[in-house]
Amino acid sequence: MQNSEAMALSAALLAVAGGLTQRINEGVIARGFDGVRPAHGFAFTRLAPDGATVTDLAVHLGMTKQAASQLVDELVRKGYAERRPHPRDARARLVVMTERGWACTRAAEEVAAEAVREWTDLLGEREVRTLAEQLLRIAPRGPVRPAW
Amino acid sequence: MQNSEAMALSAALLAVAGGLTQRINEGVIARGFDGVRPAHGFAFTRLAPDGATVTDLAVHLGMTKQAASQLVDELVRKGYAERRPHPRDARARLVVMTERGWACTRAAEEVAAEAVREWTDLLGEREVRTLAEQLLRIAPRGPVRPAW
DNA sequence: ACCATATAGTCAAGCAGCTTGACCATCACG
DNA sequence: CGTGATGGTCAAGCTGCTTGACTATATGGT
Repeated sequence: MQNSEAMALSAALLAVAGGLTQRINEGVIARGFDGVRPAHGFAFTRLAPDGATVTDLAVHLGMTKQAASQLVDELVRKGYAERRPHPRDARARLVVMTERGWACTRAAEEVAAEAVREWTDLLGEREVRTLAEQLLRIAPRGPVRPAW
Repeated sequence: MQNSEAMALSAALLAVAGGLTQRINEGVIARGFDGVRPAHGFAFTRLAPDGATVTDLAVHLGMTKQAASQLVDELVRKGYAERRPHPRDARARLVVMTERGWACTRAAEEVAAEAVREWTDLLGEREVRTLAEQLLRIAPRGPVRPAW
């Protein structure tokens, strides 16, 4: 395969990913969850289902724990999460989602499902399913810097 | 298709895209092009092959023209691009890539091709080709905010 | 030919989100 | 039980973006 084909694939991949990110973010905001950024969604995926510490979040999001702590401040201030004492470590705090946080993630799921449905219209359900399988197989393991 | 499947697909897509972005950036830096950011790569794709104005770049990158102008300042300072007078509009300036800029894009192509080759090892060439075709078909048209 | 408006670009100031550095409280282990 | 490691926060600074204001040139109606 030629370099130019690799670039076309890469460009398409990044365009689809960027468009999806943008669309989910806008859709969630349109459903009344204002002030959310894509990074919050990535945080939610780590917070669910059992909560996480600030350090966990920092690793997951590929940022310093100070930045993660500031992000949690923001989530708490906006009512999406809260800090609870950690059951087994008095130094740590367990960050958990509030009901509003859960509602926000459900909204994000709905918007994502809507986008995927359009892809199904274009490609067919079978193709979308294989697309998902292939992406899962080539997805890097471990914490990936979300980069948005 | 259920919402959870849509989220799995979305997460995989974003993980692959984030990993690819990170990898290309690191690979390009490792080849001696220091100080480049992913946004520069997106700028390069618009600059090639005939150059572009600052306003073109701003639309392409989904940012204000002031930000695009600052980005061009940076590219010029680092030797990747230069400003030339626009042939048909005395207000505008044509931003074109230098030889170093071209070398940098070739390096990015090599790194991307390397990543795609690994996907081919995992999925097979035929599957990667259909993956590319499917992504091209669902890629949003027009300027997409790169989001990194 | 002229003027009104639109467009290309820059300068300047401000801000959001991240970083680095320093620090305290608590844990884990010799 | 003390010593280094770990979880978290505070404070300051930086980078890349934004908004606002401005100049120079182009465009189009009269």
